Amino acid sequence: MDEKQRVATALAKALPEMEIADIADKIERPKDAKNGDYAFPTFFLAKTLHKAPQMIASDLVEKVDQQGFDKVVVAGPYINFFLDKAGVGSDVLKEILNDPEHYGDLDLGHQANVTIDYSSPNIAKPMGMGHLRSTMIGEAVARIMEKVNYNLIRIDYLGDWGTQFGKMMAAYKMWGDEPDVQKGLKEDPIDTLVKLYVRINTEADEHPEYTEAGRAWFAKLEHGDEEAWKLWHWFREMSLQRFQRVYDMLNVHFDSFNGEAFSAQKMDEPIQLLKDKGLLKESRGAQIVDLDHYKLPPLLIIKSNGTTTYITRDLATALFRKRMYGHAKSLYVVGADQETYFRQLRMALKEMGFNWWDQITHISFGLMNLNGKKMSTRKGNVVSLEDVLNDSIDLARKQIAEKNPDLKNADEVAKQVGVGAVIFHDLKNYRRNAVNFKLEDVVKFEGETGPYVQYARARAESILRKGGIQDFSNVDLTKVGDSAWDLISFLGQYSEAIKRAALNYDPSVVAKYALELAKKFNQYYAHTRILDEDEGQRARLALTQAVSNVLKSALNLLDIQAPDEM
RNA sequence: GGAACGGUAGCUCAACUGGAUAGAGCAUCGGUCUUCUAAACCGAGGGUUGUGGGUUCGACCCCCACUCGUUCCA
Repeated sequence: MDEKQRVATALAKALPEMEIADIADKIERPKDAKNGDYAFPTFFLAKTLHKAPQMIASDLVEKVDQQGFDKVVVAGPYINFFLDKAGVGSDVLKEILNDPEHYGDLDLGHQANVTIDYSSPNIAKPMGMGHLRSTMIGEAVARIMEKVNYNLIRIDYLGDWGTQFGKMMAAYKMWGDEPDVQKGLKEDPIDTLVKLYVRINTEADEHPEYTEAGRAWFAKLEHGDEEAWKLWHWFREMSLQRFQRVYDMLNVHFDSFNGEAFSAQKMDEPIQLLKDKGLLKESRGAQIVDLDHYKLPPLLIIKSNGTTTYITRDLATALFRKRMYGHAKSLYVVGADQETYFRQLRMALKEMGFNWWDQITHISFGLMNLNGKKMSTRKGNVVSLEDVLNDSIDLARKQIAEKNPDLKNADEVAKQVGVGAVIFHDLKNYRRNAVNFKLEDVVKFEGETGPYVQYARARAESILRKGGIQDFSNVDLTKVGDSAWDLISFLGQYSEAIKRAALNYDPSVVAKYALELAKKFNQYYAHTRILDEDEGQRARLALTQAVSNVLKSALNLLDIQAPDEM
């Protein structure tokens, strides 16, 4: 950023009629390093100056202040700027080494509150691979937002309310005493409850009274019946314990688990508001909010049978969060199938007169398929998230046994690498792309993967252990040599990547940055002997330390651990 | 029927705001471990960016039409 300003300032002297900000706007970063570090295209001046861009470029370069650059040259219609490698390079390294934790920090948020709603599984069901997306995209976005100085409130909006729990209670009351059910509840309560739920649903075809019993139990729950509440509470606690196991593996922690049940108690307010504003319309016996003028389908608030829908709960949730947290942004990390719905929700809030409707952002992501089909608990084509994580950890353990058998904390590292591979695989692509689940892809450790990044850093750390210098404050950092420039220049672009990731709520920007940095380091490593005992050694070690720091920071933004050895 | 999102190498994906020869990984073929961890590095082949038009000095990117895929719409 600073460097770009420098280029713009240098150009400003040759272009007195242009605003410096407009000049900066035109400056770009060449893809090919041979075209310098920054470039200024002159096409847009051709019309006003009535000259060919090539001519403009060569005229302009004469007037550009070349002070502080390695060189400034004309390349056809472009002016290419080559930065002072030694000077800029040592500045970048110094900045990283001075405060590795905060390198790349930006202040976009000024500590404003941001709520982020993610993961949000349904209770009494196991977490499937499908939940990984919301959970990891949410966590990574939260970390990126913190990095640009927002204050994050992490909310796991549990699906803990609905008629299905009435059915589950009915099933439990009917069959809970059976010996194998008793046994199952001890060994794997969630799994057993799901089985009971499936059983009551299938048998309900022949026994309509089962459906009636489910409805009755849900009604009891709604009216605060003690036994129903106890059962509900028990389902919820067991589920949370089970979820926590996965969240611990993934290193994800929430500030609130207020879910649908919590919001279900607050539905009077939004309904009253909709009535007061005259937004409720009768249509086919139901109460709707008409959104035709937004080219959106109507929002169904009260069904023809008189019951409310999850929409009312979501409105109540939005009101509650605004009041409770005074957020500047309210983020929802939810699948792409809900896109229309979130548009409706935003417009409904707008209609209700809340000027903060546009603080709500749906961070949409492509759904995960299995063999081209939607994953669904009901249809039985789910892959257990915990199983995949454990598979990946086992594989990592085997690799370690093979490649680094003397590693001391092999178990811990296997966890970091195995889980890291799964997380990275989920985050490396643009979030809106749909993903087809393939275990062999998820647990791959070679090429563009999490372990690739971790490995690059582990190698760096290995060198640092051998190099034995901890304090680089007195090292002449200009001595790294020009061959390190590609790497250093890229280190300098970290905060640009973070900014783009934050503005687009897109962790894949950080993942790609980490991959690219790891790759550049691996290339450097393969061609330069860092520990050679010459005058540049200490500077090269400083560079190695800086790379390790930034890799660790980037991995941390993605919620991936960075082992020192692997 | 209406709407949203997508279509780039055999496969999975990049390409920042429209910019220089559309790039990676996997897979395939070939090379590199007595020297800082080969989970790595180097090289080769592989493309009418779904199709047709348009805007522009310049289009994977913007506009129009069509087409295929996914998803949403009591």
